[in-house]
Amino acid sequence: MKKLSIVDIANELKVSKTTVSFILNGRAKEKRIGEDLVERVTKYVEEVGYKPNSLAKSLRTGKSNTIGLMVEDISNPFFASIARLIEDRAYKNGYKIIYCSTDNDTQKTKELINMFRDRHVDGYIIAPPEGIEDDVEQLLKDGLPVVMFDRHLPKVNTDYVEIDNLFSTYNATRHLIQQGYKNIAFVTFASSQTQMMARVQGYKDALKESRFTPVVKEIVFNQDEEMIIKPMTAFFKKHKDLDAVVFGTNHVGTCGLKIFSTLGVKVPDDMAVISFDDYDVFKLYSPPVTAIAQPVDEIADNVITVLLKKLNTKGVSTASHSIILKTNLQIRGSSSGLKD
Amino acid sequence: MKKLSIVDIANELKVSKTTVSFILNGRAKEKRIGEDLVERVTKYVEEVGYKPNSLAKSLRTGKSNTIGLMVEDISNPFFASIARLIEDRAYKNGYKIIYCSTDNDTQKTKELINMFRDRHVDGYIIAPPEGIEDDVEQLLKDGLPVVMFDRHLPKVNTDYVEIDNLFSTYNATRHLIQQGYKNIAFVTFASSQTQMMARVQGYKDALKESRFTPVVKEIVFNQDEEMIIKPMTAFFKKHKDLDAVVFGTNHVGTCGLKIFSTLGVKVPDDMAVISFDDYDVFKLYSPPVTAIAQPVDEIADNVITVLLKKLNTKGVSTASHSIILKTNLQIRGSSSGLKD
DNA sequence: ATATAAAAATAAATCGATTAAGCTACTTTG
DNA sequence: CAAAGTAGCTTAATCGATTTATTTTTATAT
Repeated sequence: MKKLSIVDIANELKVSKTTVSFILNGRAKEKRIGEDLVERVTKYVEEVGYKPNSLAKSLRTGKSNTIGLMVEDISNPFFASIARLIEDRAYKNGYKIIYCSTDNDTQKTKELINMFRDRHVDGYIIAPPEGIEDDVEQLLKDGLPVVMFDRHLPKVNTDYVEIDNLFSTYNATRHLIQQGYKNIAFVTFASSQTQMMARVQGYKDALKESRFTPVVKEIVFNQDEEMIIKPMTAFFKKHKDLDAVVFGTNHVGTCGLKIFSTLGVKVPDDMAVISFDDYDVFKLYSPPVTAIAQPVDEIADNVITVLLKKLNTKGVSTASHSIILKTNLQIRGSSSGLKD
Repeated sequence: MKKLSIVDIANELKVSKTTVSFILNGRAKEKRIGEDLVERVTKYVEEVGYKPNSLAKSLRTGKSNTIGLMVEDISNPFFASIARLIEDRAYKNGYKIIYCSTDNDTQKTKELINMFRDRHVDGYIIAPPEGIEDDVEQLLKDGLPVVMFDRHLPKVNTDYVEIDNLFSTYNATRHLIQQGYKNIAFVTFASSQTQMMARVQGYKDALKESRFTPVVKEIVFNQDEEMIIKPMTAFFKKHKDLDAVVFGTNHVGTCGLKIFSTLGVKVPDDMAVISFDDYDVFKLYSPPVTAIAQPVDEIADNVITVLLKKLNTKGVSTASHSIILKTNLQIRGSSSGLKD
């Protein structure tokens, strides 16, 4: 018993496939097809469990009911959570997700965009690396909806959902200063993406306000964690005077904790720590680590809402919107209890 | 400038699209097409950056160059890592991944399988919930390659990649016993999937061997973590005599640590802990928590290798293979240094 | 009774590829 | 020199849907 096609249905019912197609696409009324026929076709289709071949459908209509999701790295808890939430809402709205990890690699991302185009995805959700401005511009020019998140491309006028990065680190750093810390470093991955620039700036602003000198260490990202640990270890060994550090991402923060553990640096007694992105590692550390929690649900929610809206108002180019969400500084004391 | 089709190429070069197609598919020699023409076409295609429409291609050939990946929950670090590794190797081999989270929900999984079929994915990678035996059977009957991992369906004869679950918990439990612990519980999510049954059994075997009585607590899974914490807290409050616990998954282990933190139970002084699945939370806990590390890379590697092999030997039904990998008990002492 | 409009259904083109089968012109061969 | 072979392309069918244009049937008005 091979797969049924619309022709099989039409033949079996002695009607034309056109009729079947109209009925199946809810255009029966519009095309004034007799109620009894509609009934008969609907029933039979239900009975034999016929499903239209979506490839053929996509080929003809140009719509694939698929959304392309490009994150930095799907194995990063932050992106994994967002992907999960987006996935759920996409499926509920009849869309499937094709995802991929860009690794912040411009060339790879360009190829992936081409791959997505090739597969005729209806919409794009991208946490963009730099250097893909032209490609995104082209997508927009071709009328394809694009929503960015976590960061955006300043030169490209498109919708994006972000958090208030600058205020987040500013606020976190001020928190440390108010607690009496005086030698506060900012450690993060080397990146000139918008979110990271803002995070560094927020830190610097806070220090400037109190007339401290900023100490920023940028680590070059590497798949191999050893290559992150090494330079960071060297940095901390060199700057013995530090009494606090703000980490720019969960990953770099986690590496930092590993290093402190190895070096026997006590957190927060020897070194106060605040990391961007909150997750179990920080919550369970003892004592738990203060973290800048991103509103993951809200981010995912906004991203998919904006995209779905664009998908449904095809052609009508609504002015692009940028949504900036607030983060939540999860202050965790030196008590061993979980505050969260 | 809209997208070029093969007809555009053919017209422009004044050849038939058949010729272009043959050349593009590397069948020029076979179809004895003149070298100069091949040259001319290749060059022009390169020049204008023509890419065949993959939907049309898939419709005609029946191949979509897509692999469907169904995990329990993409936001779980274990599955996220595996997904990431599989993704990488799939892309390298010209395959794209469509993924989804099953939530171990039978009905949802059935629908997702249908969705995948509908999209003509070439191969399936599934961490299967129970109850989808018939659906998988049908896939196999229709000649579609399926590889399972993390667990398998005993009634279905298909390839799968797993770890030695029984020995893993047996070994971990014995380790605790040898350390002198006498009241060891096993806490996990309620599940009758193969991997979980084996994990429980391994624990029981070890206890039986030493004539201890097993204490197994099965928590009903819930999206809302509160609903996991609550019954588990009740369990630990009730069993004050426990001095050690083996957790069946990373998620349940993490919840356990949160509870101990709340209750002020010191790990491992008041309660020794070993959890299945290793990740940063366990490594960074102080003192770090002993964990049963799954060979994530190997699992992903084997899964994709087996699947690619099946995809390349289409039709030739090779006997199905089961691959059982070894886990690694990461023993972490009470020293504060990272052993890992 | 006939022209006209409305209702109901269909034929055929199309989306963009692949591929079996066929055609033409030239070269071999007996 | 005619028959057979082969090199080099092309024609047309096909995959499975959607959709435009068209036809057939029935109802209504004149």
